[in-house]
Amino acid sequence: MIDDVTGTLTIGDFAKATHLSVKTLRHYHDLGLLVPTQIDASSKYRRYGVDQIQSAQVIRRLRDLDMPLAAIGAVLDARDYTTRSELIAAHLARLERELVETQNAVGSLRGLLQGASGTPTITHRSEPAVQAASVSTRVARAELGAWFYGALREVEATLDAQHVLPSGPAGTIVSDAFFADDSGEITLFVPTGTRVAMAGRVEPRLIPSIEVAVIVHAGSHTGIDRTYGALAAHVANHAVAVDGPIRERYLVSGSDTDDERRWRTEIAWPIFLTAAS
Amino acid sequence: MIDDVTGTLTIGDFAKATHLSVKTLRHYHDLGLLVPTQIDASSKYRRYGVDQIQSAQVIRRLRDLDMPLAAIGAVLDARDYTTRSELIAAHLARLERELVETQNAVGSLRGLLQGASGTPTITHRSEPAVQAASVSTRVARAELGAWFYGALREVEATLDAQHVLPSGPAGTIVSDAFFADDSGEITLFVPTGTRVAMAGRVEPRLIPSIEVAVIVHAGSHTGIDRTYGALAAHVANHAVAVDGPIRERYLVSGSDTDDERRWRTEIAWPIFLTAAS
DNA sequence: TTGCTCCTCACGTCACGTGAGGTGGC
DNA sequence: TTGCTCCTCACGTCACGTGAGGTGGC
Repeated sequence: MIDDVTGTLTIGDFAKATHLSVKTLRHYHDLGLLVPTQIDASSKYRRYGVDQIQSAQVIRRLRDLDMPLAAIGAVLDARDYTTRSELIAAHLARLERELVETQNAVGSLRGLLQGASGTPTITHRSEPAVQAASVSTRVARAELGAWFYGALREVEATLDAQHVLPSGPAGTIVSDAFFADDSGEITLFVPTGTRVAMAGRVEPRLIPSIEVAVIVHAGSHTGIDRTYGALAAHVANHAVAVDGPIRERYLVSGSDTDDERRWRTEIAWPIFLTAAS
Repeated sequence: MIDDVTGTLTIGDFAKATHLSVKTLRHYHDLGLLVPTQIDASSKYRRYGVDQIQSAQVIRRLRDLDMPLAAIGAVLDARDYTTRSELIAAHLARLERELVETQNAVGSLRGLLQGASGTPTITHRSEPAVQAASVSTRVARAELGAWFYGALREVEATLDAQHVLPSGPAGTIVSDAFFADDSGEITLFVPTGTRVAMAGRVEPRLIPSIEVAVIVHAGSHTGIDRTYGALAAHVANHAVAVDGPIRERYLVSGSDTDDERRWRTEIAWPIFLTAAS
């Protein structure tokens, strides 16, 4: 019942007013996200103020946009208008990125169902050792994109400052743990003729020689697992696999063009080179 | 390691080939979604066939599209091509509906943050009893839209068959339980001058008289909670609330126009009419 | 032989939903 | 007084992730 004197609502009426279920309201109370203005000492009955309807509506909107409750708490706690707007804008930007990925996934699914788009060429070769400027960290798959461009820019700035020119496209060395656990060490490197000096996260590193089976993936990284699959199948059937981390090399990437369809990524899987190959 | 004789991969290599984590692959095995072709009797080591890479990729794509694992299982188990395509198309249609709702939520959030769009007019009045054709069921909030149009079409078809004309716009009577639990009894009714005969789910029903505070909500139902909030606040401050279910009446709805901005929904909250009102 | 890879429990996470069993308010 | 509304646990759901503690394979 609505109490006409205090202007407060029972949890049931507040549920009607906000379209949040009673269970959900109790949950938000437990978390301290939306605390009723009044709680009866003996009966523990909750009473919500009319002025709390607005907060409840903001929570509902943000939940409709899949914002986590912790983030919503931050939005509500933010004193100033600017901080609030920034938090919400950041979330909307994230939603837009997810939308692009969803659209890519739909396209890629369509491709998968319509059958293979011709087996891409796989070659075997020996990679020589090379000096490089590198950044190496443990990275989770979810943060891979942000990490990659951050690290790449840092390496490029370091080379610039030391007046060193890259001697080839950037690449990464991806630990097995990254694939096994969706989180593991990744080394980003940019080949250089000479040995660079350390600066920030950037260190000089000799990328060791290795024998590999290589394939080139065309387009956005959303569909790159298909190319990995083709390479793995080839190695299982036509080569002697050996232990060692996968390498990628970014022949054409976001540094070169915003048109993802033009991207070219080389994937190298360690093998034991034989005469047959 | 990849076994060149049998063409099978260890779980670690299969993870590399498919970009699914080892934990995820074990989870899919537990559920029977993706069972390794071979399991060592003593060591329990899993071995995946090269031909399983494709299935894994389909699973990954569908998970990227947030399809539940049970639904993915149904897609994989479907023998014929047509059934598969239908299941996937149905999921894509659901994604599109969610996208529309997300866009609506963004717009509605923007409105909330920019402040109230003027308090809509709230009036008090007495509703007379009326004969109606009705459908009444327990409905969950998630299936409300589908249920509403299904029930409305059934009532309209019944009136058509009995040569009865509606005497006013359709409405619903929404139990308190629906708001409290996001699931409860809802009665859809179309007022008729005369008493109709029963047919299918449709039954005749006398909608009782009631005294209410009413407000009209303009636009899509995504933002209707804001209008509910305004009405609840008004009742708390300016009226004597009484127990009884909320009613909605669809003055302009999806039956009239596809342009959601033109929709008009009347919401009636039970009160005790006084001289002051 | 060493160090990695693999194994199986058991429990945690997130945002609630689902009862069970009991009490308060009109 | 009756029947609804409200209360608090405790556990379930979904799709995994996170250790712990132990074994197998090159």
